[in-house]
Formats: sequence, C-alpha cells, structure tokens
Amino acid sequence: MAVSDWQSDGDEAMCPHRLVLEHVTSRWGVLVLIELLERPYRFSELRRAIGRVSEKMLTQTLQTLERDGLVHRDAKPVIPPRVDYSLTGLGREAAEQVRGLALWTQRRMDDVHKARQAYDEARA
Amino acid sequence: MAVSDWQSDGDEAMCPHRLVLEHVTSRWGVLVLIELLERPYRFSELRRAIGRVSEKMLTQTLQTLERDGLVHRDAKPVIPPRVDYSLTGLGREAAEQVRGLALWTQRRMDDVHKARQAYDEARA
DNA sequence: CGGTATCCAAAAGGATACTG
DNA sequence: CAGTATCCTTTTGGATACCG
Repeated sequence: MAVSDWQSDGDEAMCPHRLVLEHVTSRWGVLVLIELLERPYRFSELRRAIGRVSEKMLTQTLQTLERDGLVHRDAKPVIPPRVDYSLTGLGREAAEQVRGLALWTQRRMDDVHKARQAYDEARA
Repeated sequence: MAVSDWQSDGDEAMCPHRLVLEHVTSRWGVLVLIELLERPYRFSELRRAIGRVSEKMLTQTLQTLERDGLVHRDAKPVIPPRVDYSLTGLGREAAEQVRGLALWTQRRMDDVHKARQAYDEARA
C-alpha cells in the first residue's frame, strides 16, 4: 500500500477511507466502539460508562459512527424516550481491530515508557 | 477490557497507553508509520512521499514517535545534514496494526458508503 | 431521557522567516 | 538539508440553555 492512497485529493476532502479511519480512532470513537463490544448501551448509560464526555461529543460521535454503518441506533417510541445503541456487523469488525491496537499499546506500554525515559535523559 | 482502563484520570493527563494510541493513529502518525513500513526515509523524502504535510507537523510527529520508541532517528554528521528515519521493532509492530486497520477501512469502504447513502436518504 | 443550538476557550495545524 | 521560532487561522471540544 502506497501512502499516496491515503493522501488528500487536492484542497478538498481527503480520501474517504482515511475519514473512516479517523472516525473509528477518534478520541471518543475508540471508547464507544470498545464499550459497545461488550453489550448494547443506552445513551446516558454509555455516557456514564465512558465518563467525562460531554453530551455534545457523545452525540456527535454516535451519529458519525451510525452514518458510517458501524453503530445501530434503536429509538423506542416511549415516554420518557429510550434509545439503545449497539454495534452492527461492520462495527464489530472495526471495534475488534481498534481493540487489538488498544491492547497492543497496553501490552507494550512498558517498552514505550523505557524508550521515553532514555529519550528524555539523553536530552537532559 | 473495561473502558474505565481508558478514561482520563482526573483533570490531568489521560492514561498513558491512550496517549500512545493517539500518537500512532494521529493524522500524520498513521501515514508516517505506513510509509516507513516500506523502507527507511530521509526527512525531505518522507515529506514528499506523504505530501501536503508541513515541516512543523512532520517534525513534531517524528519526534513524538521517536520518543515513544517507535521510530529510529539516524542523524549523520555530514554537510549538508542527512537524517534517516526508520521503524524500530516496536514501531514495526505498531505500524502493522495500523496498516491492518487502514486496510480494513479500504476493504469495507463500499459497505460504509452504502450505509451513508441509506442514512442520508432516510433524512432527506 | 435524549437530544439540539449557541457561544466561547483551547488545541491543532499551517505559512513564513530564520538557523546551523 | 533538516530543522526551530513565531504568528495566525482553523478545528475541536466543553458549558450552558433549551426542546420534544
């Protein structure tokens, strides 16, 4: 794969799959996907589970992922409103890849930490 | 894995592995890692290969990845200066994961595109 | 409850000029 | 060539208020 496949195509939008990659690896996208890998969640429930995410950002993240076909939104016509979010088949694939990367960073955190110390020390 | 493992730890920095994840999935981090998976590059060469990245951002990205122990920087003491960048063993592991995610988005782009059309249509 | 709309602060990112 | 320093624009994200 050449990086040229991932470049911006002019002064406009970058290539479409690059955008999907940004959605799933975004600050809140990662957390939403990993959490939904466990089970479906309601909006507020998801918000509490993730913690420290504003309504606005959670809404925005969920809408983006829904539009990309990764998350399924099930709004029940009841009062008070109840909306359940879950992963689609496509979303599950993405979430598993993201979790893989996330687990890798956990496993290798020690090495990264050592590298940082060496780096900082060499400059002090 | 609970998302709580990935949450911010107060009003300060988020957990360390979350930061590494952000480095490798950042806009330019992704492109640098994938490109270096091919072969080592000089600074300007890498800049041309990626395209449309400012010197500042490429420098910043490379320094971050070097500090995390993912990229090796080899500055030759010659005039004019020559600096080669390559992946470390750790960096290669990260790059392969990132490439995996990148390739997934390419493979599934059709499904994503269809989902978006359905989504947009349902709201029009 | 599950959002939307608006405003504002903070951070990312680019252009330019300069340096060893 | 491979950066650093500075300035400025754009984007991101949070707080708040309001709505069905």
